[in-house]
Amino acid sequence: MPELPEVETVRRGLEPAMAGARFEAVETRRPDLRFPLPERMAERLTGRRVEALGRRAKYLLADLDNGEVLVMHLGMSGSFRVEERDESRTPGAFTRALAHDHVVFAMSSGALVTYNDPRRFGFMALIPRSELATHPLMRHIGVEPLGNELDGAVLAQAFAGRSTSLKAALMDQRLIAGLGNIYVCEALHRSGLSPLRAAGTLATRAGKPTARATRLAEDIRAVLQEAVAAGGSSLRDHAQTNGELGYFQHTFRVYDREGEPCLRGGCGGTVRRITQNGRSTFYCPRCQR
DNA sequence: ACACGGACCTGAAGGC
DNA sequence: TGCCTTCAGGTCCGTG
Repeated sequence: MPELPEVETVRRGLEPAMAGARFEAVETRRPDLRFPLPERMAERLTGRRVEALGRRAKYLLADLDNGEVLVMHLGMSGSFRVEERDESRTPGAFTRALAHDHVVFAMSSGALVTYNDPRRFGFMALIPRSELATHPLMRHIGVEPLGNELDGAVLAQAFAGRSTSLKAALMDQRLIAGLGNIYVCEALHRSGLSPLRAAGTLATRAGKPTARATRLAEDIRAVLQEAVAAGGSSLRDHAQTNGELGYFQHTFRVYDREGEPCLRGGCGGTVRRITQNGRSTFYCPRCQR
């Protein structure tokens, strides 16, 4: 499920269940996801209080009252669901677990929070807060695209001197945090930029970011904000913690629309699918240059 | 620097 | 009905 809008949707769904609440019981139903779960994770979490639930790039960050952070990544197929606890459904006596339910948190808020991940590309880690910024997982993460930091100048700087494609540059988490295959395709279409164009062509000119870079920064922010407002995109999985589908997928202009007409007014082009860096790229060759 | 293939996993969908 | 291939929202690693 997870690009920035989906992860942010999950964060908002988990916040009332987890922020300010304690882990009363934790069940790990297998020892590993993509990586082994943290040593004695259940023990170490039990009794801890979540001070805040944050997000950085595609990582969920539960700040704990002992100075550690529970870092959670959803991989390709991870999801959380939040249910009301009842006596028959506490961890350790979880009689109605679904396939691929791997970790269960029983919170003092009365919520039962279950992590489900069929492909197990997700992972969890416990890291001291003081080491988070320099931890290998976080150290090289680029600018957050929501908020005010991302603008044409930042983009132009990030792209300077890069011969790699715009698609690859935008997918690179070291430059901009949280974009993935869908939203890169969508942002580039909004900006009328070819995913094949060299990133360096948007770099600073004469000390100022190009108009294209400024436009792209605005379109990235817009598409992400709209997607968050829609509760993310739901393709094969549920994005939201209450089981409801996000609906931004109905707004895709190019993603997964190979062979269909370009939705830019007056363009008349046809959406193409190509492969870049091993991933499908959808774009309109007519209006994206 | 960068492209590419492969790795990690499961499941859905399509072709035959 | 099956069996096979391909593809999927992510990231990491090795090899050119």
